[in-house]
Amino acid sequence: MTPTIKDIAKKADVSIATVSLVIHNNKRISEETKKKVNKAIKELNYHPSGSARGLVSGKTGNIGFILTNDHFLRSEPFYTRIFLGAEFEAREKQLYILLTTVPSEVKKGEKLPRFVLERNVDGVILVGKVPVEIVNGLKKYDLPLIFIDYEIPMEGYSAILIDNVNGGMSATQHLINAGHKKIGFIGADISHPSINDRFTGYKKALKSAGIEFNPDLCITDENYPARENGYKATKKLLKKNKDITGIFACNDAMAIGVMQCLKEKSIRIPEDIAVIGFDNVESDLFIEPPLSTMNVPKLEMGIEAVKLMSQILSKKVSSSKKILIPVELVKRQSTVAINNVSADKNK
Amino acid sequence: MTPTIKDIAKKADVSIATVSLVIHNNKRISEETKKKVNKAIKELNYHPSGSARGLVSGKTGNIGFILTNDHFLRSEPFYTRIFLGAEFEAREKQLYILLTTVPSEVKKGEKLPRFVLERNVDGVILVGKVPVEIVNGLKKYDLPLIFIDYEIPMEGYSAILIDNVNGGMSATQHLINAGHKKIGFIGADISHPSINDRFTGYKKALKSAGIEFNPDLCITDENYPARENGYKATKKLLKKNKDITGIFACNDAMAIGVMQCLKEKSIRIPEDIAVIGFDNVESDLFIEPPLSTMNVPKLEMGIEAVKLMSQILSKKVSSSKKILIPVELVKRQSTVAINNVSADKNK
DNA sequence: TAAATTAGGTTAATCGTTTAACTAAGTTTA
DNA sequence: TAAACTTAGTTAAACGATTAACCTAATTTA
Repeated sequence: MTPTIKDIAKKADVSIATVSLVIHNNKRISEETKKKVNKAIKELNYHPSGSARGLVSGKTGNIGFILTNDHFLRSEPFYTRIFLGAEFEAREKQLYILLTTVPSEVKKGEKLPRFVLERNVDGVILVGKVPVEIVNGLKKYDLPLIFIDYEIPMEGYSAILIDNVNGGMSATQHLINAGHKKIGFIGADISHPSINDRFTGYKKALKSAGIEFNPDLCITDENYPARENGYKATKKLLKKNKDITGIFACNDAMAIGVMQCLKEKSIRIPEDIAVIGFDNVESDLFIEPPLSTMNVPKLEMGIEAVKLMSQILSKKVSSSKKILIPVELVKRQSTVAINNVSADKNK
Repeated sequence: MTPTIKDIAKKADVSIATVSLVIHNNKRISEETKKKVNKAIKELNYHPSGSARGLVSGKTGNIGFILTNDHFLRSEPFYTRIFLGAEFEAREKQLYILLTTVPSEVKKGEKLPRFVLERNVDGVILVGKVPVEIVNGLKKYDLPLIFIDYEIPMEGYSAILIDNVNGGMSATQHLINAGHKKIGFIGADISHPSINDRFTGYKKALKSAGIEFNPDLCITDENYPARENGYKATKKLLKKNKDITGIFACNDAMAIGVMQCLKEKSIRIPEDIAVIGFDNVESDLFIEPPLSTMNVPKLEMGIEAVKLMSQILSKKVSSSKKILIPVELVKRQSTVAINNVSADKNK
C-alpha cells in the first residue's frame, strides 16, 4: 500500500516527528539525518497524505476558480488560457485548483459553489464578469478573494487587471499614427469595466491627437462582445458613416465580426478600412488578413493570480493588492499606414 | 469557526457517532433522532470536513481529469463542454474534479500529473488523445481509468466512446440520399480511432449504396483536424477532382476550412458542393451557410463518465465497461438535396 | 566548576471523521 | 421464565500528519 510517514520513520530509523521536520526543512535537523530521511522518501516514493495534512493544518491546499458558464465556453481560448496559467503556477506552489462554473444570470436561491460551502478551498479566484450575487455570497465566508479581469467595488479583495485604458490608447494611436482620422469604435456590454476602459483609452487617444470625439462613430449597444454582435454593430456603423477609414473593436471576437461584415460589402482591409482588435486570441483562427490587436498576456494573468494567492495564504502580503498587467501592440496586416496605401486608394 | 461534528452532537444531545450515522443514513437510527440531528446540521450550516473524511476512509472524493494542452485550448468548445458535463455530475455525486493538462508530445522524464503522484484522486478520466506514455505511467497506480473519446488497447479500463462508425455512415448517407455520388472525405490524424472510425463509416455507406470507393476523393494526410488543415486538404482535393458534389469533413473544424476554401474559389455551398461536418460545435460560430453536422452529445459524455466513475468507486460495477454514445444528424443549409438544386445547377 | 545555552532529536496531543465492538433496554422464542 | 434476539444507541480506536513541549548530551559562559 501507499507508504505513510511511519514507514519512512522506520526505514530511516528515526521518529515520525523527525521525518515531518525534514519534509518542512526545519533547521533543527542535521544534514546527515536529512539525507537519511530523504533517501527513504525517494526509495519508497513517499508523498504526504493531503487529507492528514489538511486535517491538522486547517488548510486544504486547494484554490477555487470561478468562471461563468458562457465565459468558459467562449470559443476563443481566453479564459481557458488564464486557467492554464493558474494551473501551471499551482503546480509550482503545491496547490490544487478546483474549477467550477456558475450561470451568468443567477436565479434566486442559487447556491454558492460547493467547494465554498464545504470549506474545501483556502481562497477563491473569480475570473471575468461573475454575477454580483455570487460575489456577495462569498464575502460572508472569510476567504481571500482575487478577481481577474473584473472588479466589483468593495473592500479587502485583490485583483489582476489588464491595463485597458493604455491598451485602448495604444490601439487607437496606432491607427492615428498611420494617418487615420475617422476611427470607429465597436463595443458591447459597455458597463463592463474592462470594455469601458478600452473605450476611455480610445477617447483619450483621440483627444491627445486633437481629433474631436464623435459619438456617431461608436457603436456600443450590443450586449455581449461576440462575433455576431461585431457584425451587427458594423452594419449600423457603416450605415451612418460612409467615410470611416479605421475601426477599433473592443476585442478580437468583435473584430472578426467587423471583418466579416466588411468582406461581405467588399470593403478591402486595410486598404479601405483598417481594423484592430484587443486580446490577441484569434491568431490561430486563420483569418484573412491577419488581425492586428493588443496582446493580453493571458497565461501570465493566471500565474500572477495564483502567485498572489499563495502569498496571501502564507500572510506574506495583504489581501488587497491590485496588479495591473500591461498590454502590447501586435501589428499584423489588418492595419497598414493610410499613407502607404494612398496610391492604392486613389487608383 | 466552522462547526464540527462535535458541535452538532452537543446541540442535538447525542454522541458524535450518532451524528455520523445519521449523515450516512444508517438504519439503526430512529426517525426521531434523525430529525433532531438534521435540524442541528441545518441550523449550524454544518458540512463534514473533507480532510477528516478522506483520512479515515482512504478516499479523497476527487477525480482526476486529464486533457492535452492543445485539446484544452482548441477554439471549439468540444472538450470544455465534456468537462462541464463532468463537473455537473460531480456536484451531483459529491465529488470534485481536478483538471490538469499534459503536453501532447511527451518529453522524456515527463512526470505524471501531481494528483496521481500524491494520491489525491480516487480515479482518473482521460479525455481525447492522451499520450501513451502518460497512460502507461498511470497503469502502475491501481486507479480506475476511464477514457473519453479515445482508446488504447489494454485491459481493465472503461471508456465512453462516440458511435463514430454509425455517425460517419449517417453523414455520408445523408449526402447519398440527396443524390450525391462523388463525395469527398476530408480527414486528418487518421490513426486516431475516432477519426478512423468516421472514415470507416464513410466507406461503409458508399458500399451499401453501391458506390465504388475512390481513394482519390479522400485527403487524410494532414496531422491535426483543424481549420487550416481543412483548408489545405480541400485545395488538394479540388486540384484532382473537379466534379465532386459533396464533402464529408471528419469534424466541424475541418469543415470550416473546407467552406473557407470553397468560398475563396467562388464555389457555392450547397448548390455546387454540399458540406457536412461532425461534432456540432460550430453552431455559435456564425458561418454562412450554417453547417450540417453530426451532433455529439458532449455534456452527456462528461456526465456518463463521472456516473460510471462513481459506480466503479462504490464497486457497483466492474472497472471495464464501455459505453457507446449515439450521434444524430443535424440538417442545416450547407447540405441540400442535389435534386432540389439541379435546376439551379443546369442553368 | 556550576549554570546556561545549543544542537538534535523524541513524545504525545491534536485535527474531525468513520466504524467495529460493545451496551442496555425491550421483545421474542421455546 | 430464562435464553436469544432486536433496537437504538454509545465508546473508543484508528486514519496520517503537525507541532508544542520535553529530553539528553555536548558546548559555552561567567
